[in-house]
Amino acid sequence: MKKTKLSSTNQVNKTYLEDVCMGAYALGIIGSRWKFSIFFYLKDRPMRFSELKQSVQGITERMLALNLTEMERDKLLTRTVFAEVPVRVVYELTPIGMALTPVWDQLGNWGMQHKDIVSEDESKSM
Amino acid sequence: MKKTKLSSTNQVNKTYLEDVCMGAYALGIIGSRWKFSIFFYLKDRPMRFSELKQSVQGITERMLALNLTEMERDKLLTRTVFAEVPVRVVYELTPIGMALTPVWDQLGNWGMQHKDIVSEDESKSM
DNA sequence: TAAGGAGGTTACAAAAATGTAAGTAGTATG
DNA sequence: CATACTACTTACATTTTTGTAACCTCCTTA
Repeated sequence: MKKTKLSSTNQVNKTYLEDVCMGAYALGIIGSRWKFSIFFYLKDRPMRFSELKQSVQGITERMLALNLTEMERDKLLTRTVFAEVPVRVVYELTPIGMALTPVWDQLGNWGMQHKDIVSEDESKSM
Repeated sequence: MKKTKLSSTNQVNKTYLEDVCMGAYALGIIGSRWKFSIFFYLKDRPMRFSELKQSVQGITERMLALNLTEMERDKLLTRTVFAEVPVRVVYELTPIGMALTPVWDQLGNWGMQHKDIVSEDESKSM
């Protein structure tokens, strides 16, 4: 799927870190640009490709397809094809994908705290 | 600090997502390669540059300095210079930096669950 | 004067992630 | 046969991240 150069120092470092450190491993799976947004919509209900395309503001078909493929490979979601005409493809979170909910929540809470602190500091220094 | 092209679609998308979505915002701050490792060592005690360099397997001076600068800018840690000879520079997590501990923990736990599921599936299919 | 340690910085190169635009496959309907 | 629809895929360009290696500064001690 990917054309990664396995021998690059970059890749060796990445693999090593993800091997010794579960946090790095998790980030390797969920850390890319659009995955949070895709997850955000799918957690409420299964959705088809075109629905996601419309929901996830600014995403291109290429990035959506790419991320969905990776998420399927990583077992965050399942892909079901309904042989209708035109074809209907539905994406749905798996249990381990759903299990991300509290993780995302906590990450978001920390983000909010952080944003508050940073903006307080900024207003003080004015 | 960064030479980002603010007008690039890439940057516009990133900014937009981090604006509407606290999870993406948090990932923008903690999501890069070495930050987890740096955090991992600093959470136990303040450390100096050379100690971190030795502890964080495989990191180069450049990447260490770069990440520490970003983490200081983002208020995850403080940098204290002791005017000794040779100079001693100590990095220490801030409260909001420390507040990442449960976030990393949960992320790591999810990672472990995920790894288990994936390796189960692999052994089944053999 | 030279060498050495701590803590970097700089210019450059390689690799990876993201974006753009056009094309594809299968099936139906006019 | 042409068009339309969904769900992609492909070739290519741009942007960003990460790595390599050499250099720098401030002191101090030999």
